[in-house]
Amino acid sequence: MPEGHTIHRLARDHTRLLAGRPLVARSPQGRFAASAARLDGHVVERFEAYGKHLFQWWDTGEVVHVHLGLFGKVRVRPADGHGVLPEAPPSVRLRLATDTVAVDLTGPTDCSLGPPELRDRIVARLGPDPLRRDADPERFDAGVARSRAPIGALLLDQSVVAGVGNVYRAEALFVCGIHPERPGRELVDAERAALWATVVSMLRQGVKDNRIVTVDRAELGRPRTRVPRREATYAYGRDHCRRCGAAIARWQLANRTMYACPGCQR
DNA sequence: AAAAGATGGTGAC
DNA sequence: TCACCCTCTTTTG
Repeated sequence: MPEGHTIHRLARDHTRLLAGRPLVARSPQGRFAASAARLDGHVVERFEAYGKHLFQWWDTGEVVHVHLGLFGKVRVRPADGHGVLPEAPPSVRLRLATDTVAVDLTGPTDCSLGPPELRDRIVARLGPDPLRRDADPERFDAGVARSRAPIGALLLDQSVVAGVGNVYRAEALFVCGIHPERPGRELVDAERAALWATVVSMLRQGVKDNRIVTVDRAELGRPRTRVPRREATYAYGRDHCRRCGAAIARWQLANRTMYACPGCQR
């Protein structure tokens, strides 16, 4: 689930479901229990997404930082017909609840409470987030143009661009026709510009769909039918290129599995 | 039943 | 570069 689009979608959904009213805060799993007790009964004034990081601005003046990592998930559990919320499974690190809905967080890499400076320290390490209005594409441009690291590694580097993960890196490079092993500094201006524009539009689409679909709408069979995961990408997770049918190459790049089409990406 | 893997990241060397 | 953390699902035997 979690690349940047997931986090922005969570911020939006949580604002609607939870913001501005007193919340019940619990940590059945236990690791956030002391903090949850402090926050119980308080109000989240604002949910903020930055790259893959989610921040809750509480009325206590403190901030909760949530990072889903690879395994983290958020589940929304509405109350039943009698207004009773389902019991939280024991693995739930943090439950925030109103009278009508519970939002359960499991498996996050990080869930911690701290001062606003905590948020600033984290954001200071991040490159521009294509989903934020305040994103500066020139920072991305500079980060890529200066580096001899492969572009496939740079797209995963959160200090170069914040919010792109393994699926979007493969798909953005595919759409732009760029081979993942090319050093960043060898890309030409037009290629860097195309990459930025591509991640912006892919991530935006991801927020809308609440899932990753990188294949052009026009190439999807019937737009209303649900696209199976395997058909939602050009190269990622596939055996054969969705566009030309060639065997997809798959190897480790920056500790993750890279997928690329040898024909479509020179 | 066990193992492998997954859309992520850190810290130690 | 590697070990490791977090949880759950899918694949393998």
